Amino acid sequence: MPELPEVEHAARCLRTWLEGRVVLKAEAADTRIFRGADRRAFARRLAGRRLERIDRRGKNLLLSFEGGVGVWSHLGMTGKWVRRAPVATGAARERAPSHSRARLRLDDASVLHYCDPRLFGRIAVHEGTPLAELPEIRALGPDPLLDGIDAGALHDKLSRSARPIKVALLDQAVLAGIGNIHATEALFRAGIDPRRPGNRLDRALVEQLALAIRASLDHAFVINGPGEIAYLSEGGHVQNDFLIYDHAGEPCPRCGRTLAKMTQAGRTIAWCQRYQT
DNA sequence: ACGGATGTTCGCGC
DNA sequence: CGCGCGAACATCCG
Repeated sequence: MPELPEVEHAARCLRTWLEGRVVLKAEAADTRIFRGADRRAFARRLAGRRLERIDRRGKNLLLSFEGGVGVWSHLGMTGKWVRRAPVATGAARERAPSHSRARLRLDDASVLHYCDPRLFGRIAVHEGTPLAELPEIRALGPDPLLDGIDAGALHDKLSRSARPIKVALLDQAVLAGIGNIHATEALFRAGIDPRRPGNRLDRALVEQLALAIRASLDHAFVINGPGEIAYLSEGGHVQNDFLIYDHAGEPCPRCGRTLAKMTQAGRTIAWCQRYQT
């Protein structure tokens, strides 16, 4: 599920659910979502703690609890946080959502489940160090929503490597939060051939690309109105409202030519061989 | 039934 | 050292 807009949506949901709440109990199944001692730390260090704040950097969720305990959550490919509302007294106990890998029982009797069928996500627990200062967070490039996209800075960064622009856009150190969908969409919107070396985009074209990235991300938020993302709805249905992502073989929305498909860095991309140059 | 999927990391070869 | 490639992870969906 998760690129920047979905993770932003998850952050907003978690803020609503966890605002002012205290964790009564934290539980975690033994999966590779947790590495090293993180599973035990998750279960042991969170009980009794009140949420302080939730931040998002790129695709990373940062949950800060009082007492300097932080939970870092990355959704991988199929991770999501799901809330189970309190069950009425006497009512049948609600079934846990499928693939629940970790749970936070809160003081309003709700339960937040971290669900992740493919186990590509990660959860880690940190004490003492503010999450934003972790090396993996510091290594992230600017976040398009939090920091905006500075075309000059992006041009500088892209000029340092000849790798294809599509590959550069997937690098979280270039921009934090762009994934395969929005890289595909933004390159189409900007009319750029995904194979073009990043260091051969001139400043004006990078400006165009920056606007295209922003437009592509904004579109995901606009689908269902402000703050709502259709394909993240509770029912879990995916609304494919993308211009060309997953539309290879269909006509280009701009010129009608059949959209091509290729693989770069192990990821597939749809693109228009006439319109993107 | 088979192929591919929104992400990241690691090992290998050049 | 840098880069590119493929595999790996585990499950679901069309």
